[in-house]
Amino acid sequence: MFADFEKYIKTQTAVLTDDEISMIARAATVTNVRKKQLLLQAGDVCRYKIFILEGFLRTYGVDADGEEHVMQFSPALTWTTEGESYANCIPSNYNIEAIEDSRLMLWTKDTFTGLMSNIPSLKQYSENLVAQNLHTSRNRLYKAISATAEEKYEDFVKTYPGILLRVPLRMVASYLGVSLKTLSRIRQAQLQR
Amino acid sequence: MFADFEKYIKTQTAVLTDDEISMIARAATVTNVRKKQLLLQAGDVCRYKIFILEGFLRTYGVDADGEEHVMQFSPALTWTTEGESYANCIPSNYNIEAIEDSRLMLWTKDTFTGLMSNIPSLKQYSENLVAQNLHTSRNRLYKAISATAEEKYEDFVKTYPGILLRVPLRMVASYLGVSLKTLSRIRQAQLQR
DNA sequence: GCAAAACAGCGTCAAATGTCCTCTTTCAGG
DNA sequence: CCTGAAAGAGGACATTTGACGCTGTTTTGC
Repeated sequence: MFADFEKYIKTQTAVLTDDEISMIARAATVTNVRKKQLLLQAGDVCRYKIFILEGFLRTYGVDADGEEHVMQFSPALTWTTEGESYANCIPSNYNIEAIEDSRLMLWTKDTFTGLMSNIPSLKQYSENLVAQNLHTSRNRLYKAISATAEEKYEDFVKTYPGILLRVPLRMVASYLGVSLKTLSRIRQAQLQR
Repeated sequence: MFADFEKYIKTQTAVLTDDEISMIARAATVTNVRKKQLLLQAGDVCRYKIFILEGFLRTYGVDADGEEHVMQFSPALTWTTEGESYANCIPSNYNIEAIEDSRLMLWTKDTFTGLMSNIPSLKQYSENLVAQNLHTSRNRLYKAISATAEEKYEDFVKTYPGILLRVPLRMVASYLGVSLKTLSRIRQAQLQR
């Protein structure tokens, strides 16, 4: 049932034993969600750490004009949560939504904290994930303030070649911080070459 | 000598005892740097965690056109480092420069790691800093992809009221990801009101 | 199946932003 | 006291981007 999870975790870290990974997996709740279903609604407190077994999620905010802005795409075999809300038990600014039918593993904060205190290696792995998230976020921020729309698009295509084919272009535009019009102009221009 | 450091840390965390804080402080090297002096040059490995006792630093990248892009301002009584380079001992993409004469505390990675293994509370505090950095970075990223230039400027003024008076506007523009011209238009328009 | 919604390309126009330039002021170094 | 560099305002012009409306196609829900 958790074979994918266990296999994936082993590729990510050498510090966890098979038994530990199995214990972590057994503590999770598995749920299936349908496309368009919300896993976290802005204003609510994020109660879970999520691991995606199958499917595809997105994290996005909605501004005062009702515009959506995609913060993150979360494909299968990745972790996600809304860290600020989860860590501090405060209302989230972001929504998490399934953009494909998905199968997820969920851990409540209590459960996950308990696991970490019993399994020091999990704590270490978890810290590594936070640190990596920070580096990813900073590098994306750097692109956001320094690159042209076209450079951001090319960077996206290079970094996440698979995503482009699975999500609507308007979400890609939103992720890049440009209008759909701009994105389609860029794509048009690249076709001409 | 470290009175400011010790006092500040006590306001930040309750988990460290006076003795522990003092031990951390004594493990640091204090250096004075002059305005415009580089603490880290892109391409080098970042060897230190830095705490700023007095002065002001900035972290910035330089793109292929030679343009500078400010990732971060670091005023007195804050921590800074280039986390990706520091953690993985890889060449840094960013420079860290003093923009005022500054007095700094430095810890090498060996020293700091040693402190953390002797003082579990320091590890905890340090993890909190990483997590907070991540939230700050994500929130800034959200602004970068969702807000207009004027909203970003107003947000900056509200969030860091002190910085505006101490750094050249071109660095603020660079931090916001807009040209100096755009920033000066925004400021001009606001004066008219 | 069928109607409605979502998606994405395109044209037009207006607004936002950038580049290049000049001019003035300030300030640090000799 | 002089001088050159840095800072920043602002004009002129070009480019980029966005908003809006329209269209045809695909997908979705019933």
